[in-house]
Amino acid sequence: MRKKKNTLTITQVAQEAGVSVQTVSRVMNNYEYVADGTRQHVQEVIKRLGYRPSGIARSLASRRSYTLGLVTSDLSDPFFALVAAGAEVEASRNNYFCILSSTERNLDDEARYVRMLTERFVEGIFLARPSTIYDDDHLAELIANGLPVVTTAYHLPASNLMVVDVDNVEGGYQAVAHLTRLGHRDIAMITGPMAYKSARDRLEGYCKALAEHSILYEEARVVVTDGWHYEDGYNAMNRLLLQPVSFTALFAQSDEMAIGAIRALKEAGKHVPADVSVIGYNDLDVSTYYDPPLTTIFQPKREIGVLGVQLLIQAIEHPGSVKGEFLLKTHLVERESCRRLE
Amino acid sequence: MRKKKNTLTITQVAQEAGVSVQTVSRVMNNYEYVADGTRQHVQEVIKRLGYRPSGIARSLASRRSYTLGLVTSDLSDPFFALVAAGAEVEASRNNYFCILSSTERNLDDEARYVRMLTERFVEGIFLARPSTIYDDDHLAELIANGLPVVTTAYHLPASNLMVVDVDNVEGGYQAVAHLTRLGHRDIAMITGPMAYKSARDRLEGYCKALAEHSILYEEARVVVTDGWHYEDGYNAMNRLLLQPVSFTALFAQSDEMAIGAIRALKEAGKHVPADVSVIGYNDLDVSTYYDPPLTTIFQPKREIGVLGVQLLIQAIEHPGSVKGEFLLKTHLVERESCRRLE
DNA sequence: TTGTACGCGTTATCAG
DNA sequence: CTGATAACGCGTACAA
Repeated sequence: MRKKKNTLTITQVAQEAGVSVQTVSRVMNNYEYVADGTRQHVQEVIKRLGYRPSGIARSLASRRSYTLGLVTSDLSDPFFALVAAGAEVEASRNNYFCILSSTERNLDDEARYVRMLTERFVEGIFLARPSTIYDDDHLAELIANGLPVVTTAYHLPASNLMVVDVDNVEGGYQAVAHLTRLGHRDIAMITGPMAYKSARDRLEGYCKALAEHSILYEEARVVVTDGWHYEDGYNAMNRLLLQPVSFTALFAQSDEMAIGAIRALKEAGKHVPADVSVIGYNDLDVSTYYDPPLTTIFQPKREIGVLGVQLLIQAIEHPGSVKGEFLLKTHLVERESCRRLE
Repeated sequence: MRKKKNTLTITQVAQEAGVSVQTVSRVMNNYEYVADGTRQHVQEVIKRLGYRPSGIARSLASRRSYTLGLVTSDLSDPFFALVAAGAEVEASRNNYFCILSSTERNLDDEARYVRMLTERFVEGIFLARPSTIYDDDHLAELIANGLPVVTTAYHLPASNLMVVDVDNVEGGYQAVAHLTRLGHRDIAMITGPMAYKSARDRLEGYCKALAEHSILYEEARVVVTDGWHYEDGYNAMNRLLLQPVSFTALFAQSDEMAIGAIRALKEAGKHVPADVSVIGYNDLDVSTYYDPPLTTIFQPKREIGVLGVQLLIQAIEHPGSVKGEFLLKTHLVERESCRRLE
């Protein structure tokens, strides 16, 4: 469909104001070297006519789009929703736009999206999604292409690839160290799928904390799930209860899984924290109001989005000035789901 | 910063292929009237050179951007996060892009965003946010301007303004009717702020259900909150417990508030549903795993996003072909937080 | 079926 | 300080 559009162009403003288009352009862009009188007059005409420049024409001429691609795996995951929220706010604060692309369905889509985004106007891409094993040819292609890319949970040496994430090794360590501090030694764990870097990192933190206290790693105490959700934690706990091992504490790698696990424990007649102490990971809103209020590891979610966009913009406006990996710190949030072992 | 960019233009492809730019353009856009041989040859050259057209130049020439503005109040609200997710997926399915704008901080921002969006490339705007009382001059301006607009929870007669939302009157009715069906007559309610249309609509549904059973509306049984969150429900329940009224059931206008209220009830030594039956609204993921599992009213969240974008695209591609209000239906999800009154 | 020439609305260049 | 004029990269009548 052919849009008639508000065909009010810079040329008409120039005519109406009796100046050249260039002068109008200069006024629009707050250039120096334009007489105060001229400026005011032009501004007045712009206002009177209600002139709005075309961002597209502007982009074409200036070769700048001020647009970022925000590729997120799934907004239904509160973690990524908050990362996205942080990213958008920071972008907007810097007068950038965010084009949203969720790759919910399958990761092959990501390649398609990224291609469409670059065909379009994007000056940089923020990949906010968990890292699993997947085809990253398109990522390599982008990077080779020189487009600044910020990603969570990934590794690939390249000058214009930046990683921003949570320090999950440290986070896992904090969780388990808290448990050991409370006197626990038989500590079970429900992990996310091993395809996820975050799951492997938290596992590493778990092992590190155990090692520090000379606690043997007991495979039967660790259950790997297919996902990170309530039902995964619920099912995992039911499996765990079948194992011929005892445990006085549980580290669930997500608050969702912690809650699912607690539900399974309750159904099995076990009390939290009386019989089993449970610590989660992420710090959801609901965790404060769960029964019992969930002790957990807080992750700075919005901050990831904010920092990611800051890095991206920095890389766009000053190529080569930033690179590397940026890990944000987690911290313990004590509530009532863990107790000291007498 | 001046980007060198992949200055691989259609002209170069044309030269390389020994044809005119127009032929390349025709091939790119799958036009008819191109000899098969020519088409294949051009396609081969395009592939070999790795040519990607510039979306910006394309937009400028064709006056189409295939971009939608997605204005959402706050991605940290799971409701709107899911609406946004649905919207994005549907947009992408139709080869449209979504520019994300969250107006988290204050509603004045919305005007600014909307202005920036239109200055830019947006062909339509989807306002996915609760309706409160706010300055809607910019909305009226947009509509007057002829830009298709879809919004949730709002009313304004205009040919190119479409509303897509949940039928909250019916939803509120379903919740309370369920309670009366179980024999309850003393039904308390915790509502969201009255500035929200959704809160007022659910209140209307509440009143309707009461009226049907000749139950008197008792003001002391209704608590209005400042928000929709866990703590609001928690505080509201504590206030309610101070009132000189009894109640055997509670309708909380959001699952978050229901959960907060249950927590307050527990702290007050009351059991759910033994002492008080509680029904929520929305059906969060966590509600299934709460203790007790929460009976609630399900809202089709993603569907709102999907439908909103469908309407928007329809309005863009066939102006005037759609208009009006589209209300999606809620339904009851029975779990364990309500019991039959003996 | 293919090519030419112009337009889209703005910024950049370079004189003046 | 200001103004022509040339890009920017592609779509589109119109002509061939």
